[in-house]
Amino acid sequence: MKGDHVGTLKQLAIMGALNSFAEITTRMLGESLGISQQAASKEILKLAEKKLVERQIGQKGQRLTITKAGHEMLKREYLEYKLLFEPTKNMQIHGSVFSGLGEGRYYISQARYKQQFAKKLMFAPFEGTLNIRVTASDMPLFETLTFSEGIRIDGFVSKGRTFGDVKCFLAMLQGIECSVIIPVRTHYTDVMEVIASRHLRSALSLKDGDMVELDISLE
Amino acid sequence: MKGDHVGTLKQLAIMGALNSFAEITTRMLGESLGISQQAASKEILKLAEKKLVERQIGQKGQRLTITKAGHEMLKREYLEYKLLFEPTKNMQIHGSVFSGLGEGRYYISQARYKQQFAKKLMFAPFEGTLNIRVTASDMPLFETLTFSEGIRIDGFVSKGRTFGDVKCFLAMLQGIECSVIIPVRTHYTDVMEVIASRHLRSALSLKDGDMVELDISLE
DNA sequence: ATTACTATAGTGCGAGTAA
DNA sequence: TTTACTCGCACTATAGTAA
Repeated sequence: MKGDHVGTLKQLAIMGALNSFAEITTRMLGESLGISQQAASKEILKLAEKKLVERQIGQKGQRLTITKAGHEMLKREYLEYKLLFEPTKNMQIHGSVFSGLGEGRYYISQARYKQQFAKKLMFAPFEGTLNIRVTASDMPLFETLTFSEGIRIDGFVSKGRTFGDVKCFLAMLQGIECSVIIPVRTHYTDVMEVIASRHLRSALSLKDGDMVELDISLE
Repeated sequence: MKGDHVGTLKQLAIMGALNSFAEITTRMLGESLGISQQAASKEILKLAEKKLVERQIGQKGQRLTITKAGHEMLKREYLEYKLLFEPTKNMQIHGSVFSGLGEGRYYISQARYKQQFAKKLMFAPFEGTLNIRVTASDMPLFETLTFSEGIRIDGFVSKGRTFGDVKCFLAMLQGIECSVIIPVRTHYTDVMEVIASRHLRSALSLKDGDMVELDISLE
């Protein structure tokens, strides 16, 4: 409400500024939004200031494109609507196994996390995570997890280091009960981290590059 | 831009007012939107005045639900986003054949329409339309046609009667080239009208109640 | 044509507060 | 606790206009 702007940004996207530069005059934009040319001009200036759009100004007009930040804002908006109108209880996400750097193991081996996993997930996880790189076509689905509640695991501070809140989604991987872990304050990623009571990689004889399907429950 | 309100409406939907009454205080709403309790109160009053939400006021709080008009506004918003982020070239829509009242035939037999059909669709339509009632599960897909460009057929006035702009989408029905016709200023409907160079009903031996799949191109 | 400045009119927000 | 009023201030839109 405070600063709307998302409506303007959406209109610019509709006018073709989502994936490339589009020639959009302040008059056109104003008409589309039902505001004056002057107000549209200011809207664009504000969006540019917030680095949501990038401008190329010519003699007779300007070319606009939506930045990565702007794209993410619109995507976020879209996913919120999607969750409203197309709620799902389960989703299947595909991806390929790969080897991480072991940060996952470090995180989940923290006592404060482990206690909560055991209590809230009904299984004590093996100390290690299975990294899955989500298939591009399943990214929209994966991203909706960002807006779903999940099972909340509280963060904490230990030895001066902050461990943030994370959320879990119960899932099944080739018949084994497991859980997807997602930081609450997440950045864009195509990496899905999975924990289970067993070492998934050896239990399922998985090796790097293997494709897997995860059946995720949103409760 | 003029009156935002869609952002507030979306928030109310997220808070559970989409499909039933939800207990939402002005304070809660204000916090969610990052505005004051007072401003939230005014937002709700405005939405109620515009008949986008319905209120039930109690002693200590209120119950809110989003009206049909509000629901449609949000749906519209959602479909616009969907078109941005999940563009499609083709869609399959299912439905059942039924007999209309012959209004379709009356409309498309107008000379001014016929001329344009012949020129822009590359086939001169048979004077009659095949009515298809879209399956409920395909309605979301069908509704996105509302926001797609299509092939524009200009409206006109004839004998004091107004024939509005319509748009066409090329399609295939059981191997026969045809076209879906949609009025540009459309109201909510689950009826799809199809024209072709032949009488589809007899060419395909269709009778009322038959299920058909239409493959529609959005260019 | 454009974009965008200035000045003015209008709208909206929030603090205080009543019911 | 609620909702929602008034009022003052700030922000925002538009008209006019410059570049």
